[in-house]
Amino acid sequence: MSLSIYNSYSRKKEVFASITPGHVGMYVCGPTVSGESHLGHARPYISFDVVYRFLQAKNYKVRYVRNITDAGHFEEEGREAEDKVSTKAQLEKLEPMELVQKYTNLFHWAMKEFNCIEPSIEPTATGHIVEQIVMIEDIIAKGYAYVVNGSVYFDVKKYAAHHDYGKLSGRVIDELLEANNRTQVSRDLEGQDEKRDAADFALWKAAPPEHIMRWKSPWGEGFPGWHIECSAMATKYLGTSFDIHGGGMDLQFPHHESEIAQSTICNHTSPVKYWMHNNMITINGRKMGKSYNNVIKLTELFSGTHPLLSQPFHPMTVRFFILQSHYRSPLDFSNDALIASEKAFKRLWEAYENLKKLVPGSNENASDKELDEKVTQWLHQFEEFMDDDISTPKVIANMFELAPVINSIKDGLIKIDAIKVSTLQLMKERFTTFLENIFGLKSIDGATNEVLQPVMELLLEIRKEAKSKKDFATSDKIRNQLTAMGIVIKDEKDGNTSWNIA
RNA sequence: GGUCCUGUGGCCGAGUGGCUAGGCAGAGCUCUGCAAAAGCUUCCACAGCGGUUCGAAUCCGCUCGGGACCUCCA
Repeated sequence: MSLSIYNSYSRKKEVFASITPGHVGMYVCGPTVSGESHLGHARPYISFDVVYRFLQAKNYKVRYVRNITDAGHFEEEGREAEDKVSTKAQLEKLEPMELVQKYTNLFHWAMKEFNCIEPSIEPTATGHIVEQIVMIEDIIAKGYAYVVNGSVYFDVKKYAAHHDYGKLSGRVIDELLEANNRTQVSRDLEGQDEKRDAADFALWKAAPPEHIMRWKSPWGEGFPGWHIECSAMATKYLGTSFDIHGGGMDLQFPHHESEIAQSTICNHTSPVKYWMHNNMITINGRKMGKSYNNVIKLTELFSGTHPLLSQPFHPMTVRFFILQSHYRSPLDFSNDALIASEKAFKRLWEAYENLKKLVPGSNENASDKELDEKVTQWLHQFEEFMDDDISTPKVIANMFELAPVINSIKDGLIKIDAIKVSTLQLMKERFTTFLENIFGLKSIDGATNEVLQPVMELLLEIRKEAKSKKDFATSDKIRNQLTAMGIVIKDEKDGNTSWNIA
């Protein structure tokens, strides 16, 4: 009954024990709001939403911090970063905060669509410039950073002499330092020649005149480096050492490695007890990412307006699709895979709806002991599987084992008293807890329309009358026309007819 | 080039050395006025070659293939 999670830092599954009993501090790297979120972004936020929900289900009080990266080098997609001294009127100029607002709103919208619970705190980088500057000053004071031309760099070589820089990402420090000597350094990153060593990373960057986001600092006008915000905000809200830090695998290096270095110098302690990293979503076997130019934006996914998509996909379908694989495995996207997930999810959800309507029998003794035991075992495994490094696909597999049992009871193929009353109750409770509360899934169809409901009842009543008079022309007309409108009706075994919006 | 991960049936995906993953698709059957749905049954696997073992998809080695990171990146 105890949770084990795979710790990227030790590369082992470890039994989870929170630093403060009963409480968990969790930090997850949030989005950079300089562009629209795509399918790849959905994975960490859904995966860690499930972790968050599961920890809460295990009665932990969780403080979940997920940042918004809204500082840095900004330009609008398809539009060059504009010169601040351009002659354009104020309102025509690119206003960074306007962009940030737009994409933050879009991100929040997507998270809501995915039914992700909002984090406890969602700090922004721009709102914590002061904290970052203070932290950088501290690192300088401790001798692990140096200032060059208004920029500040972290001294990796000095740090690595006494700490294991590279451990998290499995990097060999000597090679990183040697990268210095590589001739094919084609990175024309500004300031590269200012560094003492190529492995050093920026804590603060001096802003060139055309840079539109800039703040005053002890070193001149500039903006924070790429890694300091997470260290500063995590420390502020979760303390110098906290339980879980999550994010995509692609952030392990250099981002998380650098976070460890910064925080370790400032706080004299390693910041994170358990590092959790989700794997990538691939498309045709390749990571979905801006640089590969193969992204499917969430807006395109939900609306079906991408060349690779044959139809729109409901956010719950996408969420289910992601939960069907383990968070540490790569997940290959395709239109067909999503269609399969959609069908699977609909079938599972319908079984769940059927389950909720089952009326318990009166027998406390199971007439089919073997079945009762199997059902009980499948149900108990829900938690066991989740305890084993959040194995959502295994839980889902068990749910699919149970679906035929539920449907058979509903259709009378299995008698209700084949299983104990208590087993049925457990089944209802477990399904609601895991499907709704922990997996965060909800119904996909919008058949709860209050106006439509009585209209449908009327239509189905007319059809029923026609059928009873063997007037199949009328009954089929109703069914076919409704199907054409996207409403599917099914004649149930008990003589009733159910319907839903496809 | 360096570090690491990975290769499961038509597709997607679990797999802790021995016992059914699961889903989608396919085939057959049951139910049904006909459908749909549901239920039952069924076909199709472990990249290749060696090795360890009583026994390997699972451990080791090699070969081939794929990917991630080394640069902003979930």
